[in-house]
Amino acid sequence: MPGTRSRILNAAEGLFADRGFSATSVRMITSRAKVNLAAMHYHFGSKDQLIQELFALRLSPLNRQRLALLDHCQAGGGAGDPSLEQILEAFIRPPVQLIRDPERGGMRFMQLLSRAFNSPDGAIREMIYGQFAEVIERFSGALGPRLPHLSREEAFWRFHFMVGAMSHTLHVIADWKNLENLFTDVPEPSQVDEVVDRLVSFLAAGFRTPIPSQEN
Amino acid sequence: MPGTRSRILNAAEGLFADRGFSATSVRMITSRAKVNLAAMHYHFGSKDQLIQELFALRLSPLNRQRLALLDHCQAGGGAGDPSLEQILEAFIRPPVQLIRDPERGGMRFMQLLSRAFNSPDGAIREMIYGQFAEVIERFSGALGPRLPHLSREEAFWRFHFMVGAMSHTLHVIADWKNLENLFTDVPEPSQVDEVVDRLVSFLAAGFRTPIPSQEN
DNA sequence: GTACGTTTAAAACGATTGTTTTATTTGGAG
DNA sequence: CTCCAAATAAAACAATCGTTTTAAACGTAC
Repeated sequence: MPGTRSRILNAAEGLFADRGFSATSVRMITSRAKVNLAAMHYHFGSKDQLIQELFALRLSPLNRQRLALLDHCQAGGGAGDPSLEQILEAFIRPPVQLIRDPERGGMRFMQLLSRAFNSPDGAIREMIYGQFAEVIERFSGALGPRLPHLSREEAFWRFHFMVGAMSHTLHVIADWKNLENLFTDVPEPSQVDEVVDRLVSFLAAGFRTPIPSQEN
Repeated sequence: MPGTRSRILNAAEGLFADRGFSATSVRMITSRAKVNLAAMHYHFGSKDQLIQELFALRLSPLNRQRLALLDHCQAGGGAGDPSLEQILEAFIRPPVQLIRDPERGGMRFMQLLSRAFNSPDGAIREMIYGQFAEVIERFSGALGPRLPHLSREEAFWRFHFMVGAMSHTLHVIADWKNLENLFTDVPEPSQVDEVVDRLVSFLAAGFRTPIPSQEN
């Protein structure tokens, strides 16, 4: 049986993913973790600090992997390197892999991350964005030279189109079971790696298309 | 001064958008609406029913407009009609217009809708999806003939890529003020109609690109 | 006028919240 | 053994929650 600390983190992750932050009480967490109520405040100080520690624990490996992939495909040094597809893949593949790896939180953490992004609590959102700041900086810097046909504004929006398509896709994969209750005609769960390829080619085509004519 | 009922709905919309559902108490709502606590249960029965009524009131005009636009561009009857771009625009323009129309909730309601989509409360999500079921049915039916080069699976995923890009973009527009605190280099707020054009051409290029080669 | 739907005021309901405290026990290191 | 961090048990804290109730005041239509 794992230590008290990690049992609390594990129970909290599952409950937060299922029910959200404010709807999950400390008593639910300690009860599922089979741990005394006071143990949570002993180890983490408060519910908020527990949430913070949980995300730092999960997000820093994810973003380290993204940056490592970007470093690797930038190391070639050729004039056309890295390709647009390589950059997109360095951004998209790590979270898709994370979804399949229960050791790093798997689908459960991805649901939780999706919740945190849309959390009403400004402090949570700020902390999440803070964890991604460096990645956003590096990747928009890397994308720039691959998009010489785009103005800064156009590149800004297309970057957000990409983030939206990716995060919603991750949400769909992680929430597949709930999806089946809501839609008809849902295909069998694909190999998630296939979805990376689909997403990369869809987005690359979008990035490459010329700027729409402004009719005003 | 508007009636008690609409004052409650209005106050609830703002508070739910700012702080989420579970973090907004009935007492906050009635206090902001300058209305007695009991008045809320008198008119709506419960907090949950208030939420339900709020969404039905806002979403049914939005989706009626989407379907009307789709009807209109399908009425031509030509062989190539409607174009992929026309379908995408019928889907994307109504919510973007809604964002600019305070009478229909404006940015506030769009924030609220974004929250509801990612709500931990399964009942809320189901109710929201229910409001969109007909629209999803009609639009994926209309998109099919425009995408003969795609398998059913590929079309399914690309549809979700579109939904993700659109909903995240709406979220960015509606949450612009918070965004400025979190990112550097945020451009001036564009005309939102420009964003529709940008999004439509980005997505149309994505939809038209051939299926990526499967290397397994 | 009476009647009725609306609204207010105020209090109370039981339940749950995050957090703190106090006392007690466990278990391994020096 | 002693010492100390880790953990438990149990109770209490003040606060807030959604909801209900009872009573009294409105306003308007008949």
